[in-house]
Amino acid sequence: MTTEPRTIYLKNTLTGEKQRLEPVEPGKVKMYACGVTTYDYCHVGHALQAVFFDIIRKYLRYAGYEVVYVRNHTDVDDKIIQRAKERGMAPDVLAEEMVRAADDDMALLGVEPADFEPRVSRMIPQIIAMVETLVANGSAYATDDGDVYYRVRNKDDYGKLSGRKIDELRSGTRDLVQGSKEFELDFALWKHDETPSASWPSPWGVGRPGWHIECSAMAKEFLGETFDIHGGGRDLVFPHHENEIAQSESANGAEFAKIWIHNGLLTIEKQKMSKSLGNHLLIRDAVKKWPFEVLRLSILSQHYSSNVDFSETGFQTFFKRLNYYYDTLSELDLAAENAPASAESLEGCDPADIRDGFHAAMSDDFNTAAALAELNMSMSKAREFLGAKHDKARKRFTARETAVAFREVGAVLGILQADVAETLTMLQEHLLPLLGVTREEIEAAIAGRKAAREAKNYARSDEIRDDLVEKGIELMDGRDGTTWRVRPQQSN
RNA sequence: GGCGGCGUGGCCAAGGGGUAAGGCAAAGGUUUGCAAAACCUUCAUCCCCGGUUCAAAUCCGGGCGCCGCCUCCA
Repeated sequence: MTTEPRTIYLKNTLTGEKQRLEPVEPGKVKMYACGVTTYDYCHVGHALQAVFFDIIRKYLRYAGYEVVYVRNHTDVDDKIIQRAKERGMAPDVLAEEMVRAADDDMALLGVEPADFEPRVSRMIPQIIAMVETLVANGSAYATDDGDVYYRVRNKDDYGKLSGRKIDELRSGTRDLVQGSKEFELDFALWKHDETPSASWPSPWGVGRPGWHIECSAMAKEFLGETFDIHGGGRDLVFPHHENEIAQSESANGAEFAKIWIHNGLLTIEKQKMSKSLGNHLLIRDAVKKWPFEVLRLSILSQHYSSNVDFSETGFQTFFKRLNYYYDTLSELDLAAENAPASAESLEGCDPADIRDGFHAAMSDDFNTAAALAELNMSMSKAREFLGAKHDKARKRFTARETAVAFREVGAVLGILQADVAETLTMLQEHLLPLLGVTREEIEAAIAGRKAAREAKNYARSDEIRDDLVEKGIELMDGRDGTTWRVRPQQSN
């Protein structure tokens, strides 16, 4: 049984317009996203980009497409060589360490590995072949220094992605060192360099690839000359993506990526993240403080094309939301116990609405913010359903189907997949160390309060509760005793 | 200087010609020893000024403010 993939619209940086996704090969989407340069641990900005493309890939699959996703590791680069020198190690050793760290960090965020994760160091023959093609057809030239440059002026539509013109680029730039280049804007395809473990023999002597050529070679290797979607951070539009297009199209004589998508950048408390501001946040540090699903929700809460802001109040909000989501799942699971394998009919709540709302939002340029709004409304309806009276068997069946739909949609967003009870406990305890309170202390206080309540000494029991609230712990008296949780909102 | 984006309730954030999704906070209610949680209810005319239109937050022009890129960057 094959069903038609869902129609998807997305905004193309190349044209500035929203257009329908029509894969070169019907039903199969080939996409490429620029990965990280492995000279240091990944920061949350990398997380934003990785999570976003992870979701696109998962959504495309959910929408019925076969997806081939390539995400590279740039493991040969100036910065790697520089950093390795500082640390007194070989570049390839540093790169290897950081590639692994990057994989670990992405896994912490629930980012699934791409189908192909090529590295520059393992693509040298393909890169050299592409540079040779460019030299042979006059799109590039070698210099006496052993460098090879791309001839920007030979491409009439150079600048089409970023909306720039060669003349404007010239006048707008200062201190352009021409060196042995024919023209100041020509960029390097191959650089003469003899650093051990970061250089290779080539027709132009020993050296290494320039910055942009790797992606062109990798895309061609795994996706072909023309493919469907290419993306990355907005900051890569120029010069990186612009140059990729130029060199690929010159080498292949074919259109490169059909649709370009770019995510906004990440700010922290509305400030650009930078080491000098001291707000540089690594993924591995971020997940210590906030569960990865909170991080994902923060990213999802804004449309990908906007800049995403990470803020303490934002995290608190999503922390609370996450608790609400899992709490709802917990209630649904409880209501679904002993559900019949199949039921005559649903009642009070239709899981199809959850999927429909989700698709409506996501198929329109991956509008995760709208998808989250749909999820919120669906959750709200589910809770209403749980509180209402229904035929028992049908209610159990409906609860189960509803939970299935939530988990299904959550899987696409990379949330709501964990064990419910464990997650609820984890959320409770996650912030404890920051509050300086232990579980034992809380439980002891609850026991003391219980005794006071039984003695109807409410003044004392309230005092105990207020004391805990002061520390950031909320108590909830339920039918089966008192439970507690960390109060997400610290102030206001 | 060039190119691009943005300005929506106290805060965050969708929408983008037909009369404002969602979340946080807040207020009232149900519940509770009192609370909390949950549930119900309430809460905006979209930076300013012009214009186009039967109709504009949405289109056009002009302001003001913010941001990104043009140099390594996800």
